[in-house]
Amino acid sequence: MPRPVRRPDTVSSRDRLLAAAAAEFAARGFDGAKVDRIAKRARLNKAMLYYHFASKAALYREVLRDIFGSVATAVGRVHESAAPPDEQLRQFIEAVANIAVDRPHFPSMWLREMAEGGRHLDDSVMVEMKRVMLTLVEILRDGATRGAFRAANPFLTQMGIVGPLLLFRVTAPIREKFAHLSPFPIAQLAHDDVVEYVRTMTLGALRRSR
Amino acid sequence: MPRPVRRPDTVSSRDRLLAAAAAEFAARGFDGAKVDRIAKRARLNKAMLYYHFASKAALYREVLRDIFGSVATAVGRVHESAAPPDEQLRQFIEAVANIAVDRPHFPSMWLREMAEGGRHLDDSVMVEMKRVMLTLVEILRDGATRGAFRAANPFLTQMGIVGPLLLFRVTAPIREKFAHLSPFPIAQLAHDDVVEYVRTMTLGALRRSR
DNA sequence: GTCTATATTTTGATAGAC
DNA sequence: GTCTATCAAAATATAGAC
Repeated sequence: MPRPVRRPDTVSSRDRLLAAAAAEFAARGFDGAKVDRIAKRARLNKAMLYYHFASKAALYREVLRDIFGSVATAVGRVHESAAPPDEQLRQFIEAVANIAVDRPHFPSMWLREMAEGGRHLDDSVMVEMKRVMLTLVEILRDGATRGAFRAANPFLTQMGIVGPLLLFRVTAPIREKFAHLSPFPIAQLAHDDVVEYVRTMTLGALRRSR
Repeated sequence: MPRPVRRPDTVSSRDRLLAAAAAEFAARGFDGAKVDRIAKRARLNKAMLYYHFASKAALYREVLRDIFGSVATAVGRVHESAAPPDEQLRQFIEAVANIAVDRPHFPSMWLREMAEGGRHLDDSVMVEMKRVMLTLVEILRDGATRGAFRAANPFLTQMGIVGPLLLFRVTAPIREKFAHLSPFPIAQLAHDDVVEYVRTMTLGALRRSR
């Protein structure tokens, strides 16, 4: 039973708050985000925010769980296919890259949360992160079993994938600053270039014979 | 003329503030950091902080410039050697990895600053970032000229190197949480493993024949 | 569900003595 | 250079009417 499609101005106030919060938290971080600004972005006021959510922290966790849930679901689908391991790994990388486009607040929020040492990660969010890691663990295990990959630490592989992908999304304004810097010899970067590069790096690092 | 070595309690109050600020900003970010807490960590009070620095923002920029300056100097030394390009790239990666150990607040601050879109990056900090990028640009250019590397976007290469390295340092507490998670099949990660992995990935991605 | 006050706390910054 | 005391401005959260 599909959820009814709504016009933007009929989106529930709760959903508007969630969307506004994601934008604000991504742009400013937890402490930098202000509840007044979130409410304003949602065309509401503080009181409504506290009507729907217990606190700023609770709202933040809700946003995190939502975003990580999407990631977990997207990469989870990859492992359901019967494709060979190296193809599944390609799709895993693409899934992460695509989510970063579909949910533009995800890269910043994830990077910030890492820098915070996971201070706001409660159990419900950890469950989603665990789903992502387990998918990768299984892809790597299948690959190693079938002789396609050498044994590799999944965290290392994960950091090698998400590190560059997230940094790419998030550094756009900084790369702009460089572009304006007198003659700085660096071409533009496109989404596909980055995905291709991460693929090459990751599969290269997992190659058996070297 | 070397700077005299001082006992910890004779370090100037200004230096104590800088050190305390780095720790606080790394742990909490710009907005999460509190000037009272910085002063306390430095065994001083707010008034002294404002005696030495014009504002919280000015102090933050000072810390950033200091840290990025160290990075720029460290990687700059790499390109002064007459080593072949692939060896220089190895050393570039090691230099970044070592700085992340020597200056433990650097990974978190850099990642946060990226997530902020470089909102606090003034010219003096950009100069240091530019020095780092230019070093990499030259190593890659030499490598391409001599036929050791294929042509590559330096930003992409940079993100492929610093992404995993910074994430590794910063995710230690989160990886701990996973370790405690019932039976999660992931071995410990050591500094050298990560450096080795990043080396393999990066050199693999730049290999000419494939 | 939605809003306008308002209470309360925190926090960046300063005055002014020593 | 160092401190205590204090100001003034946010900012989180709530009361209570509609």
